[in-house]
Amino acid sequence: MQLESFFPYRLAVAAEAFSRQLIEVYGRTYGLKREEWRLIFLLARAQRIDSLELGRRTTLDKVQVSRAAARLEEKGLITKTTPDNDRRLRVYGITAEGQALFNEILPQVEARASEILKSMSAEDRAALDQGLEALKRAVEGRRRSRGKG
Amino acid sequence: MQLESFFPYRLAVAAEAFSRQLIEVYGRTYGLKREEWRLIFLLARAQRIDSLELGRRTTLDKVQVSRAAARLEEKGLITKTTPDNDRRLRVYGITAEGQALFNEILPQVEARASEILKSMSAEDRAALDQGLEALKRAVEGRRRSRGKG
DNA sequence: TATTGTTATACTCTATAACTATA
DNA sequence: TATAGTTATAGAGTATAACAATA
Repeated sequence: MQLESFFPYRLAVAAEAFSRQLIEVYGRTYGLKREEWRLIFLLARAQRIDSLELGRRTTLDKVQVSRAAARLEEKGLITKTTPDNDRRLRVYGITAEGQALFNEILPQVEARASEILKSMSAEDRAALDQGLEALKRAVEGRRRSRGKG
Repeated sequence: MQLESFFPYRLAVAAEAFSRQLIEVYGRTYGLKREEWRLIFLLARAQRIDSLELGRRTTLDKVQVSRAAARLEEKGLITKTTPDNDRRLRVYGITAEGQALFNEILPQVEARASEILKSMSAEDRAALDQGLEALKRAVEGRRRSRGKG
């Protein structure tokens, strides 16, 4: 077996290369880290999300959520409040500024992603989508033993 | 658009989760880092590879190759010599110990990978393979502007 | 006592530059 | 002057534990 043909290796290399293309857009151009981008991404649609839901809807643990949110709040892109019904939690919202930034960035990120995906045939894109969805389920199945903190 | 349905996000999450499964095998059990594993993987087949070829056949830059090789040599898993025809280069070889370790690890890594892939239908696996190959070409195409050091 | 968020710490990884040896 | 490997340094990312607040 060749390393280059070893499936997990190919997957990791392609995913990392793809990721870099996008980080270059929202990171180099707008100074956002990957975790911050993910939070903004979720908040831009939902408007308000509590801390538990944020953890569930990303692969971020509570430490990462806490830190990314702190940075975003500092930048004035999101708001953070403590709900009265359970004061251990936090409820995050997006500011007008945050929403505006997201509206500006998203098309650029999508454009960069499209640039790559469009250079594939429609058939290959469909295959990738189908395969990836199946892989997601397969990996999730194998993951049940581990916790996430 | 939902973050969870955003293709690059799904790709990154699945690839990372898959990677972790394998690192757990060669890392937690045998104390190898990802770069070390890649070098061993290549050397186990080729027996001898020079430093330039190692860089070309992985995504590792010269710093990563140099450090991973230094650690592997320290562990007695590979050898390092300086060829007389160009003394700027290095030629790496694998020791009997390194080969034995690889022979022991590879089936376990493959087993773990299979465990995940086998839980997918043959059709989904084929789709994933096809899609990933196409994505690799697409990402490589977009990458020509950047250098790798 | 358990859960949640925050802070602290150490460890790994990555990127970059400086340095040495060789061509 | 250019190329290659090594070493050094800083920055980003990740993992873990300790801590404080709340349930």
